[in-house]
Amino acid sequence: MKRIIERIEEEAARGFESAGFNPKYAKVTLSNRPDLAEYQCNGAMAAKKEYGTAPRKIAEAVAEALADSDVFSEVSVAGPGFINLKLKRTFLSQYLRDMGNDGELSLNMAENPETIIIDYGGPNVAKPLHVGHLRSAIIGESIKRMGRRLGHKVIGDVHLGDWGLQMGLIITELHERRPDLVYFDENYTGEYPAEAPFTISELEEIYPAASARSKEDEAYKAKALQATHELQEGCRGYKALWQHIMEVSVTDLKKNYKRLDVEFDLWKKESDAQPYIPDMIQKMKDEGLAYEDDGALIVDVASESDTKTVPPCILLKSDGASLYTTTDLATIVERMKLFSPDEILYVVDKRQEMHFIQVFRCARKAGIVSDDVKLSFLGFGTMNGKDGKPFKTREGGVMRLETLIDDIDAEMYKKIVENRSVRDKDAEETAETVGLAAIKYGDLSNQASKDYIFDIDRFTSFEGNTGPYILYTIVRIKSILSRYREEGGTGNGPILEPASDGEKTLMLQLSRYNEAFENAFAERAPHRLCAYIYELSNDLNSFYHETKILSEENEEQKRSWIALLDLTMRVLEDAINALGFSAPDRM
RNA sequence: GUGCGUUUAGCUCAGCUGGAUAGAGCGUUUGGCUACGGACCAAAAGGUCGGGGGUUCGAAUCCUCUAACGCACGCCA
Repeated sequence: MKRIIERIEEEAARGFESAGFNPKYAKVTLSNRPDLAEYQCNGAMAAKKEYGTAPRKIAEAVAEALADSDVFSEVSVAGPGFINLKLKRTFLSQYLRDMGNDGELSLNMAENPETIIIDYGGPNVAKPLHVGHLRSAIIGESIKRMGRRLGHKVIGDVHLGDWGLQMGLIITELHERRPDLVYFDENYTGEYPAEAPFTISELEEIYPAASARSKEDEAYKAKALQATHELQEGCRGYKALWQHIMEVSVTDLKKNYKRLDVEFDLWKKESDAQPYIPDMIQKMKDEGLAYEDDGALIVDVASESDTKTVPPCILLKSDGASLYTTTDLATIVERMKLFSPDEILYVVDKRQEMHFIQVFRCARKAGIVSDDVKLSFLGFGTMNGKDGKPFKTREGGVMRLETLIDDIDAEMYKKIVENRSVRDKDAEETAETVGLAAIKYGDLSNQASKDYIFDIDRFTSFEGNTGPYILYTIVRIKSILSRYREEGGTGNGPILEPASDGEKTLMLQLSRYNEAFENAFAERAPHRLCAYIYELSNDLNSFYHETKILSEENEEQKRSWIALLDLTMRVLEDAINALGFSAPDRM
C-alpha cells in the first residue's frame, strides 16, 4: 500500500505543477509544529534559487492551487514560506480503512525479494554465552524477522567458533589434567568412547583457565598453538575430542537461544569452511594476490584512497595454520556456493570492523563475491553496567547470559505477583514473556552502534519507554476487545472520521506504519521501529483515556472505535513480533 | 602516533539525512481514582546541543580547528 506521505507528496506536487513550479520541490515532511498542521512542505524556500521569486509568493501560489484538494482540508503559508498541510478527515479515515483491509497491514512486500544471510550469534563453543552475545542475538534476530516480514528470504546463521585457538587451548588443558585419556594416545587405533569425558560446566571452567594460563606461560601457549594446528590437520584423537566438545556445547547453546526466542536456520561453524580453504588459497596464489611475507601468506588489501593504513589479510600464519580471516573468507566461498545470496550481513561487535573491512576487500579482490553481492557489517556497541563500564557480575566476573535472564525473570515475577491480576500458575510464564520483552526492547530501542547502559531496574519498569509498557498497551486493548465480545459485540465497523484530536493523532500515527517499518529495515535500525511503537502506544493510551468506548451509545461510532483499537493492536503485535518478542493475554 | 566513534536536560536516550519554539522517559513538583485495566493520563520546572570558527535565507545536523572519553591498528577471535 502506498505510504501516506507519498500520497501527500503527490498531491503537493500537483499543486507545485499547476502553479507553474517544478514538482520536485514538493518534498513533504512531518510537521515540526503539530499545533499548526500535520505535514509541511519547505520546497518554496528551496525553489527560490531557481525562480528568483520570494518563497512566500511561491508558497502562496501553491496553496491556492491546492485549495480544491481532496487530500488537504487546509493549506496555509507561514513564516518565510513554510507550507502547512492539514489532512482531510475523510482522506485519513479512508486510508485507515484500506489499511485495515490490507492483509499486510499496509506494509509493502519486496518487489524483488533478496536472499540475505545474517551472521549473528558467533558464540565460541565451550564458552558459556555471556552478555556480550546478547546484543548480536537480539539485533540479528530482529533484522532477520523484519526482512522476512517484508518478503525477503533471510537466512540466519549462528556461525559457531569451533576451529580457532580456543580449541587448542581446551585440548591442551585437558591433556595436562588427564594425560591418560585415550584421545592423547598416538598409538590408539580403536573406536573412541561415545560419551564425552566432561560436562558442560567442566568445559566452561576449562576454557577460561586455559586462556588465562596461556597468557603467562609461553611454552603452554606454544603447545596450544600446536594442538590447534594438529586439530586442523586432522589428528584423530583431537578430532574426536572436538566432536565431544561440539555436542556438549551445541546442546547447551540451543537451550539458551531458545530462551531468547532466537532461532537460527543454520548451525554452521568455522570448521565447515575448512574444505574450501586449500582451493581458495591456491587460486589466490595463482592469481598473484597472495604472497609470502615474514613466513606468513598475506594479501594486500590497502587502497590508495585510504585515509588510514589497512593492514594486509593474513591467510596462513608462518606455522601454516589458518586464522579467523581465512575461515571467514572460506565461509563466504561456502555461502556463495550453497545459497548465492544477494547480501551477507554480519551483526558483530563494532570493534571487529577493521577485520571485516579486510575480509570484504579480500573477498572482492579474489573474486569470491561479485560486485553485485553486498557485504555489510552492522557493528554494535558494548553493553555497559550502570557505572558505564562493561557489564560484570557483582564479583567482577563475566555475567552469564543465563544468570542475567534469571535475574530479569525473577524481578518481573515479583512485580507481576504484586499486581496479582494474573493467576499464580500463569505468573511464571508471563514473567518470562514480559522479561524477554524488557531485555530485548531495552537493547533494541537504542541505536545499535552505540554503547548502552543495561539497567535492570529501568528495563523492567512498566513505565516510560520500556518493553513492558508496550505490552501493557497491547494487553489493555485485548482486554477491552474481549469485554466487547462478552457484551455481545461482533465485528468491526468501518473506521469513521476522527471525532477528537486525540483520535486523529492516533490515526495519523497508524497511517505511518509502513513508512516506519520499511525505513527501519532499510536502515537496519530496529530502534526506529521501537520509537514508532512507543509513540503509537502513547497515542493509543491518550485516546483511550479520553474516550469511553464500550459505553458509547452510537453503535456505528462504537464499532468504528473497536475497529481502530483492533487495528492498533494488530500493528503493535506485528511490530513486536518483528522485533522478536510477544505479548501475553494478561499481565 | 594514525584512524574511527562518542559528547544533546540532574540521569538514560531520540532527533526521520539543513527548517519554525531542540523532543521523550526516569527523577522532581502538581492535578486526575464512580478503574471499558491508575502498570494509566494531564501539566510544570529543567538546555549557550563539549568548545571556537566557517558555509547560507536557516545548522544539534554540512566543513574546519580543538578538548575529553572510548575503540581499533600483521601472524588472537
